[in-house]
Amino acid sequence: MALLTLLWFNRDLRLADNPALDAAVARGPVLPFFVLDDADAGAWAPGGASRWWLHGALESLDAGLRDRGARLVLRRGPAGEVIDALLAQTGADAVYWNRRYEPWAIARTEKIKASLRSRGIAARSFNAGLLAEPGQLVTLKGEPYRVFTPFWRALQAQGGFDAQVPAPARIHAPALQVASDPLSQWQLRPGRPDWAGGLRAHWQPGEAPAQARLAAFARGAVQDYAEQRNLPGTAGTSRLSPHLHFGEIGPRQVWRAVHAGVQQADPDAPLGGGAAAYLAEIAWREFSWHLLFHFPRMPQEPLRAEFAGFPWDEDPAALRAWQGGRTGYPIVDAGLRELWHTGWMHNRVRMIVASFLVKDLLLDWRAGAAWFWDTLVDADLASNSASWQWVAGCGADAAPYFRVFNPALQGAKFDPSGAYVRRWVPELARLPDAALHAPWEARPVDLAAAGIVLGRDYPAPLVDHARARQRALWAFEQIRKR
DNA sequence: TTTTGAGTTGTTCGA
DNA sequence: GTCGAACAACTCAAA
Repeated sequence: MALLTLLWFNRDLRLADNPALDAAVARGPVLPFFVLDDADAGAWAPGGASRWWLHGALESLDAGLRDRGARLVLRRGPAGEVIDALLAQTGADAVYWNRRYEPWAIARTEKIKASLRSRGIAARSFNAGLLAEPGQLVTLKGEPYRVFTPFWRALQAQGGFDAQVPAPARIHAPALQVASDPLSQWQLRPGRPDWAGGLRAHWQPGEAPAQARLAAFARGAVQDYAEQRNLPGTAGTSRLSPHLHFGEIGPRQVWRAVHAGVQQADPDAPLGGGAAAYLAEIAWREFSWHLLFHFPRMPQEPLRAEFAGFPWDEDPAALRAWQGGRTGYPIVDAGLRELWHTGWMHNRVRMIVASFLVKDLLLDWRAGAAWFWDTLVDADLASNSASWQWVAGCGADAAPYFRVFNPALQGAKFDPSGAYVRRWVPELARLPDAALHAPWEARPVDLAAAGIVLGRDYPAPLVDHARARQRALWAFEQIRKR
């Protein structure tokens, strides 16, 4: 019997730097497949924006496979059942895949692996998605790191992230007709109403666009990343997050490109401030996965137990105002509207809107995380959960409780020209810079000249920040006293 | 075992 | 207007 390897595109939707694909191709004929596995993922099935991206990622992956003589088989259902059906239909004797690390995914693949091996099927998994896999980096006492900086030092000390396999030039496909769902049947993209216009205008899913974006960033903006990354009105960040989330590009490729890009002049020169700051962000992604692995309840429960009984407010109207970008705080509203329109939000603004939800509105961080989960094209279980907990003060290495972002101050500091707010909150566009980030303090003459009546054309502030800050400090102090 | 140094991203107040 | 201190201890990691 001819050897045939089923290649499960479990997450890393790319052809280059894909060790499972490389090993499968080296072995002989390969049948690549993808499983839409909502039942396996349960509450953490991808949200609306992620599904939109997934459609494009799969289209692009299939096109790349066809260029190399194969095609992507699409199946829906629990992954274990899909794999069993494919084995029965093809007589394959091996299943290869790259690992993923959501708690539900780990539990699932443990079962699948055991089941395959008990039947004499070769089951092999590989690391494609992380520089260092969870469990690889531990403290001298053998415990998981809970503080970022020591984790980052250990990660750098490990090194060796340059080794990558290239995309296979050709894939030997089996001479079999294997049924595949039509992608359109999965309805990953919205019908009516079509809310994805902004996503289409801002993003191009796929491996080639991801590579292009990385190459441009590593040659250019990364140099000034340390300063420019904080300005949401400029293009100072990499915007690689959705590509990384879907594995259209991997962190090892990012690592190598950033090192190569900044070392052209002098290969021995240390990394510049921009490159170092950027790779630290890549390391935060690693740290988040590391935390999720060791603390699998992280998406549902605060890491710091004393927060379990925190008296979060219940205020559906306030939550809706926040979601819709109608809080009356321009930088907050701009961020949430950018998110709704493009499926993405600038990182600096993510912190501002998160601080506003958790500290100004005293709403549960899980409500914010759920909204991000549904609306972000880069929604990532580890980063999303870890970052929301960090802002809320209940996570590992968390923000001190007294750190409460002042939206007007943050706006003036990081969007001084108002370019970001004017773009996403156009009803305020004609206000002078000095009044833009705090319209409730604007002179009546400026409001009149801009044609704005607060409460009619733009909301009055949902809460008074100074008072809300006092309330948050008091509430968080109660936790601390316990 | 004990000690020591350090810890992503901020704001406000008063001199 | 600028600048440093206060905010509050606590936990983590490593020597």
